Amino acid sequence: MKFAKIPMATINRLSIYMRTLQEMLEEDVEVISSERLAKQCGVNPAQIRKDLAYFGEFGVRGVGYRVNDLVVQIKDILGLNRPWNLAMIGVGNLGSALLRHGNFTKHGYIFTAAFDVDPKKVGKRLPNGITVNHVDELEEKIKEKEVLIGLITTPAGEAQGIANQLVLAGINGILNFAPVQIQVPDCCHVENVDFTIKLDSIAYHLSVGS
Amino acid sequence: MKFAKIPMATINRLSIYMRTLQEMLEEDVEVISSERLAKQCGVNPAQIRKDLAYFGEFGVRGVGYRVNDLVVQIKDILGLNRPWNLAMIGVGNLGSALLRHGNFTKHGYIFTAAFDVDPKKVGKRLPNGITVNHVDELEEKIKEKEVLIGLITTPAGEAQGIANQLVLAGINGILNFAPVQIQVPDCCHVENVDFTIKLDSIAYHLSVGS
DNA sequence: TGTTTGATGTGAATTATCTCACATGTTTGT
DNA sequence: ACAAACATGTGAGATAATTCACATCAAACA
Ligand SMILES: NC(=O)c1ccc[n+]([C@@H]2O[C@H](COP(=O)([O-])OP(=O)(O)OC[C@H]3O[C@@H](n4cnc5c(N)ncnc54)[C@H](O)[C@@H]3O)[C@@H](O)[C@H]2O)c1
Ligand SMILES: NC(=O)c1ccc[n+]([C@@H]2O[C@H](COP(=O)([O-])OP(=O)(O)OC[C@H]3O[C@@H](n4cnc5c(N)ncnc54)[C@H](O)[C@@H]3O)[C@@H](O)[C@H]2O)c1
Repeated sequence: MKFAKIPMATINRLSIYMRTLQEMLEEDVEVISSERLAKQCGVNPAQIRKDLAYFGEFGVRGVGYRVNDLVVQIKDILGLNRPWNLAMIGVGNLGSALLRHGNFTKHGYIFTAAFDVDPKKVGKRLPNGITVNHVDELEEKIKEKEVLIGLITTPAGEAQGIANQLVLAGINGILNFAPVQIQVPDCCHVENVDFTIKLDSIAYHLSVGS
Repeated sequence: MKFAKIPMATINRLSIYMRTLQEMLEEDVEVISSERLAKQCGVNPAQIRKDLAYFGEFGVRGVGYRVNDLVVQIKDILGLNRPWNLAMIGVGNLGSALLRHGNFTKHGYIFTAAFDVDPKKVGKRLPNGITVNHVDELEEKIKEKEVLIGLITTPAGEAQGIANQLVLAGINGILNFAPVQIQVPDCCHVENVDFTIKLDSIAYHLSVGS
């Protein structure tokens, strides 16, 4: 291990490794080789070893990796050894589905605030116990609840404005579901989820026939 | 332009360019330079020119690109000059939200079939007019309705099984929302949508503080 | 204790992707 | 008709990411 710039792709793969390892834990697998893990994750074994080598030596030569240890290590690397408070902005179709979804909590992501502008939604109590606030209260509530990551599920036209407000409120991690490229200062990290791009990619592959 | 292998990243960016160009069209922008488009999309101008150059010469030197033409060209490249029939497998929380979402149709993706195993859901008529079928009828209905792409929104444990059935039914494009790596033959192209990975990536960036 | 087996960790080679820099062609203005 | 301004298209160079190949160490076993 040496100090080097970590490829973005490595970080994403670490998530996948962790997910797969957690499944294995439930099946009482104690030790795993990079080869087996690689097959399961659909990557090259050397890739896994190299990804991990950016951060340390976690395996035992001739043996493999202890599944449990590796999960702990990867969580440490990714910063998942602590809870992360989330805020949802836009409690519509998609926002509600996400709020209802239990998987986030399981991974340490906790919805602690939700915002909308629709009077029919503001004040409503959600299944997970939180109450929908008006967007006007965004900054106040986000600071009060120590939210660190904002999820944007408003219509596309509103997304940039919401992003601006989030940044002002001190947020520097945004997961954006609206199909627009939002612009933020460097201090803020944005990830986009855009299903249509993925569909376009499938359409392309089917069209060129490979 | 010459014949070369197209980077996957190029295909994904073409989607983004197209989306941005379509917005511009609505604001009556007729011509755009790679520089302006690049800024809007958050990429390097040369990148855009190179991406397009894989497929032809679409611009006018000294002028830029005609927005309308470029949209048409990119659609041609991606295979979006025709409708694509989709099937949704798993009409739960997320599946319903997607089915209700109008944006897909706007881009030429049409839900023509939906499947579930829950007796409470099978037979139900959805807002978009289609009726939920039992998964037992998967192959039959998919062939009948000429579905080309399958969206998996079942619980993770079911995803691989569903993928197998889809492949048997002749599908070779899958958009998988379940948080597992599904294995398919080479003829089938899979794209994964996993929000948790994106959250992990944000958590990492916030943790290392950059 | 020595040998064989097995799987990690990593430098080097390869492959993929991005960016630069400028020649090329277009338009505008004089 | 010519020059100046502009923006594309692209070869070459730089950078990044992946894969190979093997030295290295741990365990098992004779
Ligand atoms: N639903 C999907 O399956 C899906 C799929 C892909 C992308 N998206 C994107 O996700 C976003 C939301 O989609 P949806 O289907 O949930 O739409 P929706 O209309 O059901 O929900 C949007 C919600 O945002 C609220 N809102 C509007 N302006 C707001 C503001 N300024 N501040 C706070 N809240 C505001 C609305 O009141 C509404 O409740 C859209 O950008 C859409 O393109 C959705
Ligand atoms: N809801 C979210 O916001 C969200 C976010 C990220 C990922 N996901 C993933 O998406 C998937 C679905 O999530 P959800 O919240 O909609 O779950 P859900 O339980 O609400 O819906 C799952 C649906 O699949 C159906 N189903 C189960 N087995 C099936 C089978 N063999 N064939 C067909 N249908 C079957 C169930 O009857 C149910 O209707 C899960 O894998 C989940 O991890 C969901």
